Amino acid sequence: MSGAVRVRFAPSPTGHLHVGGARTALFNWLYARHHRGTFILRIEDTDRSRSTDENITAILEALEWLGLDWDEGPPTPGYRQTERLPIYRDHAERLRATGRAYYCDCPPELLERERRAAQARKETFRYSGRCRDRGLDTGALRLRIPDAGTTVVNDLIHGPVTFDHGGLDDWILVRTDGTPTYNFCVVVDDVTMRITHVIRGNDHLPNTPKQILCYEALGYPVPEMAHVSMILGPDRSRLSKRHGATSVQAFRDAGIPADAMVNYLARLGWSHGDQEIFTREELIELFDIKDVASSGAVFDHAKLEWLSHQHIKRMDASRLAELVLPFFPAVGLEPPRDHAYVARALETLKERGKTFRELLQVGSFYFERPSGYAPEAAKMYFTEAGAARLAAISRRLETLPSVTPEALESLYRELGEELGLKLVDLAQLTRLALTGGTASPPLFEVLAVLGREEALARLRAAQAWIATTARP
RNA sequence: GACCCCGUCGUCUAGCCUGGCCAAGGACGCGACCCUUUCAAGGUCGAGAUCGCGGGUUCGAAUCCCGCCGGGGUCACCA
Repeated sequence: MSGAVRVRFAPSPTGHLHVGGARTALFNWLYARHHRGTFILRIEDTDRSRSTDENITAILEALEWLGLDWDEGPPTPGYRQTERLPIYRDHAERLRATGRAYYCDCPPELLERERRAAQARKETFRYSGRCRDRGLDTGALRLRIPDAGTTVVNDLIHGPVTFDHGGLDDWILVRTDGTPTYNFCVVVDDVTMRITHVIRGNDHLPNTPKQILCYEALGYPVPEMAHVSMILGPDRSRLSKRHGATSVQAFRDAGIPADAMVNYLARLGWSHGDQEIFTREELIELFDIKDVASSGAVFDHAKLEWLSHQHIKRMDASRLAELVLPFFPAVGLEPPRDHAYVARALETLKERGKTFRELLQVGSFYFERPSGYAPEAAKMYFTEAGAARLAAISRRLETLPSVTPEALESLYRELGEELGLKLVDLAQLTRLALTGGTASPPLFEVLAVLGREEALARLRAAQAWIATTARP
């Protein structure tokens, strides 16, 4: 198929996967999936000093967690720039042979002086071209750029962007030591991997005319270009660590569902009418790069958490239990063995926690007995009268035929009537005994989930606590 | 500094191409009320944008044109 879409995400492994990078990866992935094309992952590791295998692993893990699976890329060899050096060499040689590139041996000090001079004249630095026609056969290899004219980037998001050649210089393709530069590698890689659409960060837009000229020098067609805007911090500068957590991993560890993260990242800059909540399938179905906004977007934690909550609420309890399981140790709880129990507990917790972590924090009492009681509430409810009421509740609970929320509610309503008490008083009293606090999911559901035995044990423990602590 | 991008409620955005349906719609957040065994969730209502500013074109401009201002990004033998 000649029209098949081929896109790529090309992170440089100099750190963890940043949310901005994740969004770029997502847009590429969505575009590929929407068009039934190919999503390629390529590692730009030519900066050996800052690239590490640990970072590569972390990036791959983050992409896997987000569910952005790639059709081509690691661990298959050939998708790391350091493995592709001969390819760059061949292309460099072709450009040199055709005269589109030439060697330059200008010493760095000289260039530095010229750069400063240009700045003093308030101009963009542009290499003088001194070595253009010296016919050197060593040094740094530079691309010959036409003196006059313009190059226009036909961006899918920004529309046509015109650059004057006067502002472009004969940039370096290959360094004196023989290593290729990033801009050259990108072009050669995109060409040889037959990339049809380059979707990348806005920060690359100024490099694009140089690259287009390189494509042309090589005699290759220029792929479609789409420059996605940057993700901003609250101060509207590019989002960075100084704005707080920015690595995808941090959001995973905070207990944000991957689907919610994907939903949020997609909505940051892209929209489809008034819809806010999207499943992965809907995103694939509806996404189009043309609908991506051209302006920068501030990262909003509150909205991410809201979306996280929305996704959690819609999640099947059993699936939710699976995803929550790894978070037990993180909140200091023993991971339970009974999956069905966790699912039942979670079903009552869904509305009350925005992240997996919060779910467990809010519902920790399901997994451990209260280690104490909220002091203010204990003062109010854990009185001698309270103890008597707990005893009465216990007696009835012991003989309740089936511990269902409905049966429990009748039990409480009847008892309340007999004792001349409002439901809320008995409920709060019990809640305190069962959970140690005054806020929880609906009491009768909590009771039903905990089960008769566990509930009775906690009611007994509360009575004992009152006996030893409360004053007459 | 030069070049490039961007500029609608605090934030994400719809609308802009194909002027009038926009005295600008939705969402997050915020406030109030309702519901209610607590906490949430949910529902209803509300505050919140003279569409960066100034000119122009037009019967009519958020939408078209020009100028300006503000913010950001890029300017390496880094990626």
